[in-house]
Amino acid sequence: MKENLSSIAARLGVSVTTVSRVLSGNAAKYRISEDTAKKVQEEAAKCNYAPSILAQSLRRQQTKTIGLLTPSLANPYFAEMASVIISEIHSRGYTTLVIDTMEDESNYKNGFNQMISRQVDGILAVPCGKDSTIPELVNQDYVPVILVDRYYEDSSLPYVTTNNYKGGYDATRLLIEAGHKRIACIQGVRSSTPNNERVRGYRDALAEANLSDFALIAGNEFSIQNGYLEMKLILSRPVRPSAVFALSNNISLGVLKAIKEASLRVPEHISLISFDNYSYMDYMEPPITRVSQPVEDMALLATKLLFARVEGISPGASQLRLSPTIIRGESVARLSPAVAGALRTDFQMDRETIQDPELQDIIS
Amino acid sequence: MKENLSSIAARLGVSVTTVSRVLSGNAAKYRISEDTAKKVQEEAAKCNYAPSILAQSLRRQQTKTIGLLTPSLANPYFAEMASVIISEIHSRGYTTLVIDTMEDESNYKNGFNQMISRQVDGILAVPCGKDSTIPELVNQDYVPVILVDRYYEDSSLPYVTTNNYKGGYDATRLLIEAGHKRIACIQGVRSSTPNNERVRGYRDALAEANLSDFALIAGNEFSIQNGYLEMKLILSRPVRPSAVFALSNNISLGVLKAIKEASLRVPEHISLISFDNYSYMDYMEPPITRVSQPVEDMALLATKLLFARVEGISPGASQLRLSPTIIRGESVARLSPAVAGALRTDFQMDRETIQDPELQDIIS
DNA sequence: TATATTTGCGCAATCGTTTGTGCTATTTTT
DNA sequence: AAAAATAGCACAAACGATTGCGCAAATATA
Repeated sequence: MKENLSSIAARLGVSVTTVSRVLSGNAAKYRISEDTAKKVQEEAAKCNYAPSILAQSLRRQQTKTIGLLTPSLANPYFAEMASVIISEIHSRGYTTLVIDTMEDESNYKNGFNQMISRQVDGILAVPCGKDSTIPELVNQDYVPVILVDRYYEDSSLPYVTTNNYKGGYDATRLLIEAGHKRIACIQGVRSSTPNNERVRGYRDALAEANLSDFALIAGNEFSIQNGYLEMKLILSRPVRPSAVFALSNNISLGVLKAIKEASLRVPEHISLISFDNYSYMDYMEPPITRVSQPVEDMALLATKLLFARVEGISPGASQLRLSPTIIRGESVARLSPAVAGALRTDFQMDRETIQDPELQDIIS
Repeated sequence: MKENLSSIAARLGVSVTTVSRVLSGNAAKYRISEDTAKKVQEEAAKCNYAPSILAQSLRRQQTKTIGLLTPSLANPYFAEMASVIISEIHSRGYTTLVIDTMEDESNYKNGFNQMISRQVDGILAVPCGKDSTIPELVNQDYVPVILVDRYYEDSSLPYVTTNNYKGGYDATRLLIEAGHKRIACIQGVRSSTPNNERVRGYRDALAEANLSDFALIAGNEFSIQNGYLEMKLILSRPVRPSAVFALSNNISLGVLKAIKEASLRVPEHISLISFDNYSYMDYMEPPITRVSQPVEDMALLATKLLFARVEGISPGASQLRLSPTIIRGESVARLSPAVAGALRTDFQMDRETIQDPELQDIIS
């Protein structure tokens, strides 16, 4: 059924070596006669021969396979990223081994071992958790690793990410310039660098505008539920923020659900700006104003960096941040200065609202 | 750097065979003494040994790898499907090789060859195009193939799909029962079975209600653009339908865009029902009424069927259709009988509007 | 014609496992 | 104490490719 070099060789009365040399394009190099070469090629074509990549890989110590560790394909952000990465890898003649870590750190760590066992030639990974030892070990001792989207603070592993600080800062500025003074922020996983950078941008923008007294940072997951629950809590406060900065697409969905359940409307009663872009956001009511990450560019660049190392033209470690852009929807209300001023006085939100010990130092 | 059986064997002064037998759990079967076994295990653990799956695969003729051919990970419908499939495969100790065919038939066909070259143990595929020869050949001569979502009319290849006929029928019924009499349908790829089944359901529902005279079927792609352009055309007609049945999530987005650009509103001016479910649809204005396909169940079942064959407990070919459910949003207006009647008289859309020759016989 | 060179190809080792078979040393049986 | 049984392990072939080296025949050189 499955042809191999020796079946062809036997039929032609030549050696396996000869067949191999012809079919791998080394006929000239090894002085195989044109006659023989032609014979072999024709036979191979006729019987529809395809080499066993397994055997090739074992021999060449090179699998032509890249490993992709993604936190959740069900999230359109990562799905889009994966889509671009997979196509890009494919266009270079490699295939992709995908593991969905489901945002679980032990899945993530095991993922690396599995990739090593399968001897991928390189790994693209979106980290889960803050422990960089395994990826670093893999990168040093085995194959190149490039991080995408998230990265480790204290590590020299190369990564490609959005300039999340800028995203956080710009989004908050946009709200401030629209006259908002009580701006809440609902964040995602606190061990993730993008999250923390966004929060930092948020805080700096507030500080710059002397609005730090009203900083309110809640939440701990990039999920719909987290957005929903935290927004419920926020809405039950005596004094509400006039705007919310949701640090991911899913968080925004949860926020919207909570707002809707409270019979409030965006942006009339409360403004919303979200991180992450997704085509559906244009069709929502209202269309969501959002910080769009350059997903495609990130994916392309990460793949490029990886192949540079896989194929040996190794540049030093690169840690790249690409600028996000803001897509303006209609979810941010422009407050008249009068209203904004008025609102400000009755707002007494204070530091105690931040209960996470880990966050205290970020906020402090 | 990378440990292997012989490096361990050398260090311990035993044979590669012995190490292999211990580490693959066959110590007892081959009467390796407990002492030796323990020694080997400890050494393996200490040096962090992981077997080369490549070598194992070559020897065992089994790669513990499943191939997944998906048309577009950028589409949330397929992304969700892939997510479930990949997790399920992972939970069985296999990994997944993913190829995004980008809705291109030649990518799709090449995909099979690549999968064969890499000797996957089985293939899950969402077909592109109507030519079933390659998948059938692969299924017969190489490894089990299970189709998901789409399938081939004339083939006995096993598949798992939605009962698309029922989906098309139910959606149309819902519109009819809401009083609509001029119902347009914007379809996707005409070579795809789900599409044609949906259209058949639509037509049968219309026929049953004596509304076939108003059948209007347009479009040819499961894309936003197709939905947009076709809806533009429909809106430029002298007599507009009162409701549109969009045969996919992306088509609906295009339809909404066209409607918005015409300064019309859903459902006040025109009703919409869509195929495919996606969480964002609940947050749109209005929330979209839609036919939800049991994506997760389909993915689970397809994986289950595949493994039954991969692991030898081969049941005969199964061709399964799972029932869709309707999720009610607020995008369908209930027309009062008077209005519905009134509208009917001024509607003169006829058969000539259907220009695709291929479709003539479906429609006829 | 004898020697040197080139042409054309095959041998055999190798990548890292798995596994049927067989060999020796120990233990059990009679 | 001799024969039989068993325990404990190693040899070597195989999976399907790649590649350094070498050998014989054909051709070129002297």
